[in-house]
Amino acid sequence: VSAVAAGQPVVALRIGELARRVGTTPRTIRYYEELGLLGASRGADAATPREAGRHRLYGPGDEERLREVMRLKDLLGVSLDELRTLVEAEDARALLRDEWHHGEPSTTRRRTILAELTTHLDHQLALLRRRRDELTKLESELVTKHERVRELQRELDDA
Amino acid sequence: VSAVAAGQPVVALRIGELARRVGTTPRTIRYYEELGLLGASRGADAATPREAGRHRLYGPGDEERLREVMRLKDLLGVSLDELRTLVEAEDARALLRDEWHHGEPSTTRRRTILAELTTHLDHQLALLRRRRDELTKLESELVTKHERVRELQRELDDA
DNA sequence: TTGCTCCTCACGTCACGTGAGGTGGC
DNA sequence: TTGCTCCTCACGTCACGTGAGGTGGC
Repeated sequence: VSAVAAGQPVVALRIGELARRVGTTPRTIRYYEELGLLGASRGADAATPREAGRHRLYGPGDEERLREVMRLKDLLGVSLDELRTLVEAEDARALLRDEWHHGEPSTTRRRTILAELTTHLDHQLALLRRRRDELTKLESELVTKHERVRELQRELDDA
Repeated sequence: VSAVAAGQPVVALRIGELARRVGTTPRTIRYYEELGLLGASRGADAATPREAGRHRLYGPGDEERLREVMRLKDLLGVSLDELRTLVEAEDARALLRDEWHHGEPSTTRRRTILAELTTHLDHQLALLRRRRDELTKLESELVTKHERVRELQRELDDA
């Protein structure tokens, strides 16, 4: 298994630079890693796991993963424990995608894979839509108030 | 000042019942009160502040306030300190409304009040819209994925 | 009076923030 | 070699959760 095959840190970021790019802190990244929310970080070799005490290195895939985790946490407002459930489902989805493309699944197996993907996506969408509806409702309340103020301003201008 | 004029606990809720109705816990309500996010709770008299150690009582206004605070915290994902800033602005807005309706503000003063209301509402709306846009973007990404899965399902059905 | 809920400490937990003291090198 | 960033403890903080022990009464 070469470093290229393992693939990750072709452009390698250190933890401070990664944190700056995604808008968080090294402490948070280390904490998420400790909880297993991100894959284990790589070491200097880039193909083998990091030895304790050595610098962590991150590739584009790690950055994308971290952004996704932070976005879900921020937008859905879930605990890190719930977040782990979500990203585990994401990982399962990625495995299914992999089997679809690189395996030779039977037609029956293909149907099963698609059904599972659909279930997962429906679940995520339901969570998102509920939140979006709540936000939209609050927003329309504010817009109504805003319009009332505008109306009063016009009345003053007319007098 | 009669209990009716002070107005609050006409239908008086105790903390457990209030918590159940709005979907939180007594501990959280006490904590918010301690931070000054809610007005000080009333006592048995309902017109005078609660004496230490006595039961808290809450009226419909308290319930509405608590719901609003929880909604802002949940949807905007802000800290309780930022939340305090937001609700203080809300309170200032309520005072301006009161002056508008029950005072005798001059036309110049009326214009100033409206301008301040507009500034506040614009600020809230900007926060909300950014969040809603992020949610909508994530949602459309999921919808795209969902459609791709549907497409693959149709291909399987046709074969 | 008996339960049930309430009260006030006060310690525990989650998700990090913030140094202390030391090592490493994209 | 000198800085700068990184490392690992480890304690602090925010926003509550969770008993302990006791009092109150929509």
